[in-house]
Amino acid sequence: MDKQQFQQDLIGWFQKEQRDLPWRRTADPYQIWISEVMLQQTRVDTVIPYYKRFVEKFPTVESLAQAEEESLLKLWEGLGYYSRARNLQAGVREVAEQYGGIVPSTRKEISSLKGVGPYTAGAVLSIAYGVPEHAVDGNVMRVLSRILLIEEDIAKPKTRKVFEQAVTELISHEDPSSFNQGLMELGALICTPTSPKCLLCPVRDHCEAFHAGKETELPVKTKAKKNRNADFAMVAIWSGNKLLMEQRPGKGLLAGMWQYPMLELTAPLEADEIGELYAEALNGSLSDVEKITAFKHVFSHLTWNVDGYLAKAEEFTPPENMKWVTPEQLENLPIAAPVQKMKTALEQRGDVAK
DNA sequence: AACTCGGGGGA
DNA sequence: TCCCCAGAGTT
Repeated sequence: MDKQQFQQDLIGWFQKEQRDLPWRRTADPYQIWISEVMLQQTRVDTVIPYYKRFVEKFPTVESLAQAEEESLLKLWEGLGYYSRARNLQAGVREVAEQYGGIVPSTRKEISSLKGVGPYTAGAVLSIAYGVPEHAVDGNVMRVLSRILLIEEDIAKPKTRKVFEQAVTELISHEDPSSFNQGLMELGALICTPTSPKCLLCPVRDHCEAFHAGKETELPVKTKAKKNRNADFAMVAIWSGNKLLMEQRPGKGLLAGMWQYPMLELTAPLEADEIGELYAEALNGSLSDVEKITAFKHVFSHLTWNVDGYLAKAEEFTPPENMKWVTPEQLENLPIAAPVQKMKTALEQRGDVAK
């Protein structure tokens, strides 16, 4: 491996072929940090609109530090992994209070911020500050497993260290940003998981896997185990022009997000039985219970099978984690994708109010 | 080291 | 279907 030549080929290609992405138009470490958090386990095309809205509404450390959690989650709605948003704000508040609003530029300091792990630390340091630090994500492991013919299982946690060491040895000290981004851009555009475009690859000559004809056998990755199932009833309960909404607990799946009141079902039930079940849980009675939809929502580790119902009630004092809202107020509550599916079913049915 | 945590796009 | 995505926190 001619390290010098590899760096030059990679960086030269990146500077010529890189995509025009919103976060590549800023040098602000705060905004680059935002992009890196959003990009965790999330595709570029998905992130773009979220990133634009986010930096428009919260352009500075101060603005995000002062934001209400509900408006923060509303901006994050649909992007998933909602703890990222809360951790980001916690980290930003630390920067505001402990670092005078300046994102720190050493690995030790930036890694101490909430939500900033080994990858994000290296990404912000190299891209925003030009520090030659490794930033190893899934792309980098795939690309380097091929280039260096590394056959260790990339699903194992400790394997990441092997790649961090490799990057530390290979990284350009003249342009760490282009080097790290070049590896990731190569993974996204050329050195893809299936059918890599080796004939278009700018570093093909340096690639041991291509040389050995093993590019499709790498990386080695053991399979993830499959997920569980759970059944739920979700009921839109109207009282006059108000809907009953429930906030999920502050920890765990979809923490803090809002939903139509849900109950986990241990056995399949009829519509009239749903009414009794909720009456017990809510300490208020339902009428006109009607099933309006059924759908499945797949999370990475779990699948929800949801039956959606419509019902009426006399307004009653709800439990602590619930409140009555008008349709207008509902628009300001952060809801996750499965709840959005129910909301869409309601709207398409035409039962907007009453 | 294993598990949790979202959602969507592409093969 | 299954994979995988610019991963991090918790246990």
